[in-house]
Amino acid sequence: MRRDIFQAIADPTRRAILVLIAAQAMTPNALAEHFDTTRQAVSKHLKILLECDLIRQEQKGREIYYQLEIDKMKEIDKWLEQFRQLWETRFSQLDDVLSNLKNNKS
Amino acid sequence: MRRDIFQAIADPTRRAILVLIAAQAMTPNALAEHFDTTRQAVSKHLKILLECDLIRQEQKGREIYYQLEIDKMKEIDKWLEQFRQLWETRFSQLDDVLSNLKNNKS
DNA sequence: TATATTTGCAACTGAATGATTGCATAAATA
DNA sequence: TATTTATGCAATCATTCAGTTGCAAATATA
Repeated sequence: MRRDIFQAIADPTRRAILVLIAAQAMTPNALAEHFDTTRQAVSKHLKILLECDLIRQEQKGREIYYQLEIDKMKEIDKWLEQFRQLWETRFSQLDDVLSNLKNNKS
Repeated sequence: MRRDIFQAIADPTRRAILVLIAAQAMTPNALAEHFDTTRQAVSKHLKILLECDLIRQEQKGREIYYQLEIDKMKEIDKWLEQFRQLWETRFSQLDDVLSNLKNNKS
């Protein structure tokens, strides 16, 4: 069972979930209302997102709020980094770009 | 048959192919040498990458060189944009970000 | 011209994926 | 306490996916 962030964001419903909870932590039921599938289907998506640490849960009574694990999203950005250099250095500001990358590296 | 960039980069072999040809245009045979699978498997990955415009081909005699379509890679970056705001605005611009996300709900 | 090389396409296979239905558990509420 | 609500887990199913093998077409080379 492959379970990494790239496989996680391959599904459009999971991408939509990430966008929704980026704005506000939500329960599975609340999320399910935004989609045309069953609550269980949404729960399975949440489980996948949990397993690759893209979200975390917080129990509040019998409700469970899911919220974005923003640091994990950065890993996608990190992978894109190598390509971003390609399209940014088209405009002959190579030195500036490189030094920016170095300074923002944390 | 879903065929979008997110599904395309979900496969680790395809991600490796993208990294390889980002450095230099390559033929299917040359690419296959870098992996532990058959040439046909690599060709199928190339076909998928082609279909979502992440790469393009250039015929040279009987050889076909595949190269990165860097503009298409930007679309991933574009999707990340909404989240990048979250991790870049460290100081008290949270309200702006949240309202932006809500308004861009599509 | 005959042969080797490079490639794409088709058929097949086992595994993974997304979704559904049914059920169990725990917490809130009447 | 009895019922409703929120959730997770298991079993099942149809579809998709990644990989393989075999073959055909086109180009290069002997």
